[in-house]
Amino acid sequence: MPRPAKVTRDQIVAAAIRLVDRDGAAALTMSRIGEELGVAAMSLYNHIDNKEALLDAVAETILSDITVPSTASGWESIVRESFRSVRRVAHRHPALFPLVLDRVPHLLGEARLIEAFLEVMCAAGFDERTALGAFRILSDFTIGYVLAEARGITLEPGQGRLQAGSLPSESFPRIAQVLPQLGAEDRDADFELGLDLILTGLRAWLSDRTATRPTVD
Amino acid sequence: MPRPAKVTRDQIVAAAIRLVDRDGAAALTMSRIGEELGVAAMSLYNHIDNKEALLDAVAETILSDITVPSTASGWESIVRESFRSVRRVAHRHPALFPLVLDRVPHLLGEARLIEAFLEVMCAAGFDERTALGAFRILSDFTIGYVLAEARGITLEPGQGRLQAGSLPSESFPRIAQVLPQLGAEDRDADFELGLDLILTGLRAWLSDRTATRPTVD
DNA sequence: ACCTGAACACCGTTCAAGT
DNA sequence: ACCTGAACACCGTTCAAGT
Repeated sequence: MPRPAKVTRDQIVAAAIRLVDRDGAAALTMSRIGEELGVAAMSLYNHIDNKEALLDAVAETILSDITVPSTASGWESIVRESFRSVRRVAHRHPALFPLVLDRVPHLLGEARLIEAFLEVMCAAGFDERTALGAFRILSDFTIGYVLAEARGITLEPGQGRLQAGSLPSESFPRIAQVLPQLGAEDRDADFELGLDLILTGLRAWLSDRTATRPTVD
Repeated sequence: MPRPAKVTRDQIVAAAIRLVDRDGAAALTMSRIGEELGVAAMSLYNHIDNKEALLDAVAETILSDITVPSTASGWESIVRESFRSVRRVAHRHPALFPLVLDRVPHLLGEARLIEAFLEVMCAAGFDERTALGAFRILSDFTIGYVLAEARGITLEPGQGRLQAGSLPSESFPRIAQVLPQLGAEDRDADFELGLDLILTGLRAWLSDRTATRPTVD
């Protein structure tokens, strides 16, 4: 005789995200999720295979929050906005994002993002191989940057993660000189600067190639 | 009455590294380390505070393998070689590197690397603030890249991490087109291209500034 | 069809007892 | 000064028994 389900798969995924956002990555436990939903831990296995599969589902959900703007305003701003979107999503789920990244390589959502990126870049005149290289560089830069932010940066306004006493300014004169200058805006500025450097390089690559081999066919 | 120690702190750190290199990150367990050294798990607590402290020690050891070349050949090749060294170390310990990264922000070794980088860049004519921005961009790019390699890249020569069947080429035409072109060398090439793009941008920044404000004092 | 108590093999860590 | 058996509070997961 069938029985009405007390929880659904979607509720489990949502509870997992809520839990990590609220209590940190260490709180992501089958029992804690159950507690969150008024159900015993073992009940979750009626709806998901195991914890790994749950993390995949969580990761797909987070990935789907990344937005690629509609193809209006040229490849550079589409690309720039896309990676800003990655960073925005990471900021929304700082504790969760590192867990998501572990799952990304085998997710379908990632393939969708790559396909969309290649589409934009090829339309702009890049060949597939170069476009993929550009994707790796831009996304790995973004991921590294965002991960550093999520983890807590070494040198930050104030004093950063290194304990105040542990950095004798006579052994670290340059660091002692930058530290007081740092403001919170600098994290945004450095990310944008990184995107700029890479995009400028790609722009140069493109104008070189369209100069030597002017738009055939 | 004193008793000769069966293990030392250094042996514990070495065993931990060996273990992860051989059996993967999941094998890093107090009991497995004890087993490796012929000692019960609890004995380790006579030499280290807890597992977190052990991971810090492991991370410091790995960090110290990163080499910054002697100041011979100009800032660009010093910088390039330094980040190549990071990647080399990561390749030597693929399973361990993600764990190390979690610890990096509060390690003294990281501060030493930053200080050395700032030194090189300031000698080349950068101000401290810009030099720190450059460090963030270069190191976060490198870390993101190397992490993607350690985790397994989505699109790789062969088929990559996505299961063969799961990528219908009619929904992913661009990906279907690049995949067969990819060779193993492309991972090196894309990393070097990323360094090139960033370094080219920094070079441009430097020549702009020395042009407008020619080497005073 | 879904829930759960009991059980299993594993964690990290503490502490008292040993040498 | 160092090692360890027993114990504790936690993991993820399975399975048989319940509705």
